[in-house]
Amino acid sequence: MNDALFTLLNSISPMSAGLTAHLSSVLVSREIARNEVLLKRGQVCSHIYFVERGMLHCFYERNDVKITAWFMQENDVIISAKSFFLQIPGEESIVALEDTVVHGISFQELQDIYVMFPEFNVAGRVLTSKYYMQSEERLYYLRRERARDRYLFLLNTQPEIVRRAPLKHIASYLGITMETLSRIRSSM
Amino acid sequence: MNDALFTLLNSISPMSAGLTAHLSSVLVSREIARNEVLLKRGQVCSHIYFVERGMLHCFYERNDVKITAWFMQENDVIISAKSFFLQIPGEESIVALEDTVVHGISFQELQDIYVMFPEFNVAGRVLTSKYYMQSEERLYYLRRERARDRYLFLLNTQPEIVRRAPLKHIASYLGITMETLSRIRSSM
DNA sequence: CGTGGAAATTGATATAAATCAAATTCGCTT
DNA sequence: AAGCGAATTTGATTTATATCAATTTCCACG
Repeated sequence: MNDALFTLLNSISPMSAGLTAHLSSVLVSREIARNEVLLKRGQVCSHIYFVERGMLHCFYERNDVKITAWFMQENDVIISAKSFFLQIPGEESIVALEDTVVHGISFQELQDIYVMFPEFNVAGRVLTSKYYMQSEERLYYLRRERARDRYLFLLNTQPEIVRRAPLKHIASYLGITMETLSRIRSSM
Repeated sequence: MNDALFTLLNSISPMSAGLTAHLSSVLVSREIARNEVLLKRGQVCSHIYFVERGMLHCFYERNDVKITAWFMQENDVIISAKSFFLQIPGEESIVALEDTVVHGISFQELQDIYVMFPEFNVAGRVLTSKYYMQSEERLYYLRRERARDRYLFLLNTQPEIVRRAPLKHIASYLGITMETLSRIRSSM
């Protein structure tokens, strides 16, 4: 039932039977209904989750406007980065955009695994670098491109997001207003 | 002479004598004069460097305009992320903005260290997460703030950059034109 | 030192996108 | 299936910032 997660982890660095068994024993599955909150602003992001099915977004607020920081879907590993790594309260909230199933472990359990199974640091390092690269890529086009080109880039690189997420969240993710995105769409 | 680097690494995860000795033996120091190129667009970022002294910036081009992706200075570990992690040619160049001294090792040497000294994966993981958080933070204010507020944020969080880097590079880093940044400055 | 080219400033104008304001469509819930 | 609130679209206007165009200032180098 956690096949996808174990497939992912084994593809990064094959896991010993002991590590596999231990990880299985501490993983907790959780169903999150559409619009349900997984992490609320002001809380510490205490868990790291693997998305089995569904989609979520992470956002923060300016004035009363929600700005989406990312969308994550099947096969993604999700955290509110700063809050999780530093175990401090964060500005970000995480909410499911569809009915979602995740498997998670706590920060402390993860640290324990890093100590008990040092080879697991490889997976931690590789997955962190994956999301780091994604983050840099987003910066790249936010600084560089016009609204229309940012949308086209998203359409090319992550068509799933465009298909599944509401327009207003896509707009804030691209750093533009929903009116502008609506006009971009109708002009295509 | 590599004190700062070893201090940093030991603060993340104390290093064994064997690891310390091995790392010392493979580290290569390099002086880079102001305006000298450390990595050129189209090349594979083959090395990871620790900055002992000086400052560099990483940039890419659109049309003929250079866009700064980051500034790095003393105590930073630098790579062109995607090019280094995937060992593929990248769009980014890295150039010294001051006379600079770095200590570096190759991608392959780093992989060897991860295998020979698994505990070094901890340092890799922690440093990657550090720069990942920085990248997310940059995204945060690029999406959310106006030109003036982005500049103020930079001034608050990384005053060294503002003091040491040329205005035109700071402007592109903030995703604005140098004329706009110049006007923001004169209005303060 | 003095000078030539790069960097920064300043001004005038253009424009992409934001904002404000309805109107319309969509999609739940009963 | 109807109705209601949320999401999206459309329109009019404003605004922040880009762009184009000269100066002026700053340094690096002879």
